[in-house]
Amino acid sequence: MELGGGGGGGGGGGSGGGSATGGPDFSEEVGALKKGPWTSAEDAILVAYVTKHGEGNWNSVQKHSGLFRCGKSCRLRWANHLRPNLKKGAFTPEEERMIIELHAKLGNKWARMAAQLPGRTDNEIKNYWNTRIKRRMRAGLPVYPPDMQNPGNNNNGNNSQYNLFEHGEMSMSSGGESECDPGSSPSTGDFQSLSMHHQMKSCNSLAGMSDMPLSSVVTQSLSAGQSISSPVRRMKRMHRDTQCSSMSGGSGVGGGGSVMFPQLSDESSKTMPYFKARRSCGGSRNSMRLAQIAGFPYDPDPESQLHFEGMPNHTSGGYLNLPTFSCSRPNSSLNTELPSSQSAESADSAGTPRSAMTSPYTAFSLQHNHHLLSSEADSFGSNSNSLNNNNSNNHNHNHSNNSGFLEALLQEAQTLDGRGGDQMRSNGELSDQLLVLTSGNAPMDVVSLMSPRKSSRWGEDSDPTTPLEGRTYSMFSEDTSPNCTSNWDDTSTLHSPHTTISSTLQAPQHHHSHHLPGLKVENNVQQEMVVGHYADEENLISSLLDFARPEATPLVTEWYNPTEVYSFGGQQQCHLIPEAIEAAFSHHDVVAELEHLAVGGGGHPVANHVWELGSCPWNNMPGVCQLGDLPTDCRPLTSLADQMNDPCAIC
DNA sequence: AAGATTCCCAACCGCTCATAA
DNA sequence: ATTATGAGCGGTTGGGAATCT
Repeated sequence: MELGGGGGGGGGGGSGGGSATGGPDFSEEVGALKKGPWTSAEDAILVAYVTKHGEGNWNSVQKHSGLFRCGKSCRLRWANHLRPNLKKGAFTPEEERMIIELHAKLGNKWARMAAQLPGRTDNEIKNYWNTRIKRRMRAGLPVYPPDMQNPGNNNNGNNSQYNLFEHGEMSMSSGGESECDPGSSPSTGDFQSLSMHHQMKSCNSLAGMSDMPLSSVVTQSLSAGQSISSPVRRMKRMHRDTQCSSMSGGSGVGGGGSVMFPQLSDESSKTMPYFKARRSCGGSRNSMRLAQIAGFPYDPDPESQLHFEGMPNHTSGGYLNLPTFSCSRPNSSLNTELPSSQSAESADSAGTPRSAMTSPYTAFSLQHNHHLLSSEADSFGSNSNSLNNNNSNNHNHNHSNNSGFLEALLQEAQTLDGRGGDQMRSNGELSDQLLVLTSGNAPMDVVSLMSPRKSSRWGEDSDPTTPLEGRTYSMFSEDTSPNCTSNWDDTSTLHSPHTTISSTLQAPQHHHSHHLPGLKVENNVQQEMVVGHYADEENLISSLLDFARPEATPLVTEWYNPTEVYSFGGQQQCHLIPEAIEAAFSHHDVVAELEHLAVGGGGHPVANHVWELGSCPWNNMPGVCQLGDLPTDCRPLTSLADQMNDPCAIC
């Protein structure tokens, strides 16, 4: 709340682009424009110039005033510091309140918000908001105060809660109604806090990002084309801000201002500093809800939804694909091997972009699907098999350096897959959990976790010069859209394999197709969370092991319980959503579950668990999952839509 | 007291949009 | 219709000050 007023900052402040303060500035020597903090002399010149000529035509300022500043810089300086009637100092409580309200209404429209706050600048408001968010998230508090989160306060459908979600902020309103279960669902605020808690905790074991909350991770994407910008600095910042911050990640040089996650159709929150999500492909409002619940903005772009037109019922089933913790090691060679139809840019016939599967990283998965219709399960299974058969090419390409540990995991997965898969199928259910471990080879840039990239489409912004070309390291994605994936690269001093761990919880939902007649796929949300990078195989393994550390994250044991319902579009079952999400957010839970299954699954309802063994993308897979080796029950990783259309989608 | 961490904010970057040429 | 330019926006970065350990 307190806008720092006193706090540090102030003063000279940094300079963006880097060249400014500190070292010698050769800009003037070479005729370039000066950067960095403005001096009082420069201010005086600018003020004099603007006083005389008025605002506007900023480029001429540099030409005629003698300032070695670009017009942009002049305008910014004037607007933020020199223009009259600027209000300085901390925001008043009224202003704070107004900012919150405006943000609930407008999202990150700082300029528009500033227009409502005389004397305040967009930059000021933006900084205030980001600071506030960071602080509140860290404290586990909802972003919006409770009295603003009551949907009842706003019956126009644009209530704070809604906007909160829609803005992709992590905060969930406390006490707000759940869309799916207005009566019984726990307060989203509770969930938020809980989720935040777990997010933070769940990051504890991540190498190099010890305290990075999911909120940070989630936001980040790594665009293939991003360039590396001051890794050291980023590392520093990462260490500095990992705790919770960095909802905005460094875009780095190439990315600048990247908005990788979508633009909400709503005016609000085109870009979210914390939870940005790529355009969702998903389905109905419930998808959005889920995304929102999970802290992502949702773009009800009809186009996206159309992707599912004509999809078989089973593809939809109203799955809820909850966070996917993907452990990936990008394999630079893989991408080129994908058939064109499976290229990063492509989507399947249903328009479902490939996330985990097209991404070369998917390795194996543990799926957790409850309440899947038998027909769905059948289709799913058969499809999986076909996919298996078609998957070998890519698969074979990727199992050269697998570690024994991974191999063991995979073998175990196969074993479990064989057991649980049949059972599950017979039960008319599919996998309960999906843990996707993907692997590839990419340089590592833990710091860039903080850097969302403006890659609106799968494969977009690919930079052939980067090792990450065409790859998406999914952190979160809605549905299976590649658009929904997040990337992060490795620009740290280490050039190492990049590893993420993903798990997808798929939960059925009630069909809510009334929003889109003919829409077969609804409520399909898949989110992936990048958990970490690992410099090498050993680190990967140790990281995996870290997940099991008791101190890492409290274990949520019931999140996969088939007796509990994760139905998000339906009536009463959705009360478990927060738990499910929370659990899904917890890597530890997933790992614990893995371990549990590995040792026989005693004590847990593992009957519906199906271990997914994916071979295609995993760069370092042993022969476990080679062509013909895949168990018949081997399931595709991502959405059914993907699985149906991507011959290589299986793993 | 010193180092580490966090807070804060000025300034930059890249992008988009509007308008003019 | 296309291109160039200006203006503005939102996200990101960097560094000093404050705070913590």
